[in-house]
Amino acid sequence: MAGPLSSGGDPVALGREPSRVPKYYRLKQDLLKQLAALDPGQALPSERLLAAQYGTSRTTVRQAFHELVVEGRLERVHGSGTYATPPKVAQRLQLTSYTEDMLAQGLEPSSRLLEIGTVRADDFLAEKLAIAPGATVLRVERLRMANGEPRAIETSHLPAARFPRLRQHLLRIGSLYAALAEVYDVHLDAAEETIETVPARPEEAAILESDVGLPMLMLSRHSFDAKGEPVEWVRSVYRGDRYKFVTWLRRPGGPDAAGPDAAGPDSADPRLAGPHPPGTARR
Amino acid sequence: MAGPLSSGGDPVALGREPSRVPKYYRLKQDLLKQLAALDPGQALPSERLLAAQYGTSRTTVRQAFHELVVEGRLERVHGSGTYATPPKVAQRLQLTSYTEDMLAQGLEPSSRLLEIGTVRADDFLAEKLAIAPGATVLRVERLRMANGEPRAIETSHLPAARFPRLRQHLLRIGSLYAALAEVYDVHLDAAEETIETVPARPEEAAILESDVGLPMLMLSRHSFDAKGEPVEWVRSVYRGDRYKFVTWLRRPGGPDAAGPDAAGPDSADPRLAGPHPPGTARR
DNA sequence: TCTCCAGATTGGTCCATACCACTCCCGCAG
DNA sequence: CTGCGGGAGTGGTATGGACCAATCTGGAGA
Repeated sequence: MAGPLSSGGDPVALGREPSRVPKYYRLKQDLLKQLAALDPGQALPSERLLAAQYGTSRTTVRQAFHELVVEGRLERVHGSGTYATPPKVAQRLQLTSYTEDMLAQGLEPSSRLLEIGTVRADDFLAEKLAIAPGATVLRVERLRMANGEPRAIETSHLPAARFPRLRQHLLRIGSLYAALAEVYDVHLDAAEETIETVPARPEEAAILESDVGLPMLMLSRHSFDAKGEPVEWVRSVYRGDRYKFVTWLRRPGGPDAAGPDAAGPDSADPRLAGPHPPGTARR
Repeated sequence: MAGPLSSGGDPVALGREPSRVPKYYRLKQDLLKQLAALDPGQALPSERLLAAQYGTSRTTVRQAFHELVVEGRLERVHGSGTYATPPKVAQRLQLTSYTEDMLAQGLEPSSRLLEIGTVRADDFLAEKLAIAPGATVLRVERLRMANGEPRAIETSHLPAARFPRLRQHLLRIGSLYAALAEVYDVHLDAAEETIETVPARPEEAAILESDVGLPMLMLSRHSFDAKGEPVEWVRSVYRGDRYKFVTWLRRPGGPDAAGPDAAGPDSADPRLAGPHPPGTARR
């Protein structure tokens, strides 16, 4: 087939204007168009080949690729090639256990315990957990998966003094929230969540099968029980090129809940995992 | 050592191990330590000087700088230099008008109308606004500012047929939500918000005084009125290196609202607005 | 004293090259 | 048929150089 990207031959022009738009950006736009015709998993030409085709350097191609990776449109596999990717997956923000959460979305949840142990509270953790600096904190680091795919690295911190032997109970029960409820009769009531972008650290990149420096979505959760006492502080890292967060807002003085799943005016929206971001109007 | 960063002289070693950690990453860690001693606004040595000091290439220094910029620790100014930056600012997610929102945080809100006009609905917008593809949509693009600093680019889309002459009313009243309430008696009741990272487009970068390709936080809001009918679809872009989002979650079956401002167990958290607005943080 | 321009300095883009690490696949040996 | 090696190809890191564009500075000129 005269595939748009596989055609060898003459160098492709990128528009002659000595425009203020960098060459790598024009290349990116060009690739974006051709990418629309590819199915997820299909490979693009190699960096070297594209550089030759467009009469540019590999550096420039790599810069264009980089942005497309950040956008979640491309995936680069060391030693193998560069591939089109499926659209981002929506992750709901709700105060439930990971297991419930995934099941509610029809996914098969699983976890892998990466590390569990105690650390001493620094000033930040001490303030978040309402304990003294230097006090013992239980630290649980888990890899969260859905349908076998790594989804996030979740690191929970809880005050050790308040939850004696939590480590054992957690290992026995499996679910942290279940352990808190069953053993200590502590139920999470509210949480403050913070969302920001951070570049992937080397360990995170390795575990999440991403690359160092790529933008991640970091979600920090500060949870409280019914009495308003802090229970945990959690740091979760999601691949920014694969996931997006979704939450419901209600009018401040609103009549009542209308929870996330309840009567969402658009509840059966297939777009939660839907097509790529719409520009705004035309495409 | 004397001046951590300004000391000229011998090349600095970055640890000899032929470790698997890239050189630019070790350089970044090194810079991060020294950065801790700098106040926001203070300059770092030039790329060329650092390259010489560390016995590396400018490319490597730039790669380390890039990640620090993504992390919000550095700011690069073309022709001038590279500077330490203040911490990220928290932006609350709540279903109120921008003006109310900023005032509640003790900031002085302002807006600049970038563009206003109509477009035809593509499939995506048609579905979001529950209109036919091709129908007319009012598109309002505004630059949101706080204390004179650009904060976000907000692009709202509303069905033109449902809100006749909204353009004029908006220009007269100023606030979109106020216009909806006063003129059409439409009050936003709930919204679904989606948060993801996207690389900055050239126009966005220029307006937000950032750089092309840097990770932005994109917030899409799909708003509904009390009857559950869609009212608007909004796309907002924030600088990912400057802002983070904060929201409250309640237990699904929870007793009741306990709105964000209400009984926040930790309401006086100074981190919410970062150290910047000194005396402004009270309400 | 003030204004303006020219040069020095800084970051932004782009190139050509080199080598490494990883993957894939083909062919050979068992 | 299976297992394994090795080569070819791919992306990842790093170098050094060149030129452009924005900024800053200091001196000449008004």
